[in-house]
Amino acid sequence: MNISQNPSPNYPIFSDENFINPFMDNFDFTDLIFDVNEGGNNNGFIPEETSSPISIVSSETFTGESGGSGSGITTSSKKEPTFGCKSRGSKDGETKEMGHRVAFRTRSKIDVMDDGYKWRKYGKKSVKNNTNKRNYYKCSNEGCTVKKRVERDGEDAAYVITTYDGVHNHESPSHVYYNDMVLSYDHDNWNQHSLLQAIQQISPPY
DNA sequence: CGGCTTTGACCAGCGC
DNA sequence: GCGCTGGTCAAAGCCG
Repeated sequence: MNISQNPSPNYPIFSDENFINPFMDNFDFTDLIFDVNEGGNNNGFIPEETSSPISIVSSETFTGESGGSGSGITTSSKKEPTFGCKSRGSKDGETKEMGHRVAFRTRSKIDVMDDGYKWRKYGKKSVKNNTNKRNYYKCSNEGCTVKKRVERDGEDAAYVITTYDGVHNHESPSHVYYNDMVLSYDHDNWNQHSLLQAIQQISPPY
C-alpha cells in the first residue's frame, strides 16, 4: 500500500501503461462528486446515472479555515458518505472562502489513485458503517494544504472513494496528461470532461 | 540519515 | 451534559 508514494515523477496513473489506468477494465469511475463552485448549495447537482462510467452525485463549495469546515456534502449516493467536515479553529464561524472538495468513487483494485501529486499520509482511521480503514493524506508540496481521504466503499470493497479537500497552489505536471487523454479519447467524451473539470478544480492551470 | 508510514491519543463538533 | 464520531497530531519505527 504505497501507491501514494509515486516512485515515478511522471505521474503514471494516466500516462504510464504499467500503472492502473482509469479507463481500463478494472478501473471505472463510477461516481464523481465534484465542487462546481455554485455557492454552497446543490445547484450543480446531477443525479447519479449508473449507466455511465462516471456519475456526478454531489457537489459543494465549502468555507472555513485550512483543512475545511462547515457543511458536509450532501449526496444522492446509495451509501451515506461520511464527508462531514470538522476542523479545529473554525468554531468562531469564520466564513472565509477556503476551497473546493472533489470526490470520486471508482472501481479499482488499488486503494490509492495516483493523481500526479505527491501525498503524505498522516492518519488512518476506521469509520462508522465501513469495515475498511479510511486513510488521510496531505499534499507534500511545501505550502500546499490540499488534503485527500481514501477509503474503500463499505458496501462494495471493489470501489474506492477518494475525496480531495482544497485547491493545489502549485503546478501539477499531470495536467498535460489529462488534456491529452481527453483529446485522444472520444467516446464517452462528456465523462472525460466531467472528470477533467473535477481535477482542474484542484489543479489550477499555471 | 532523511523521509515516510503507522498508530494511539487527543480534540472538536454533533446528536441525543 | 455526555458520549460518539471524525479529523489531526506526533512519537516511534521502518525503509531506501
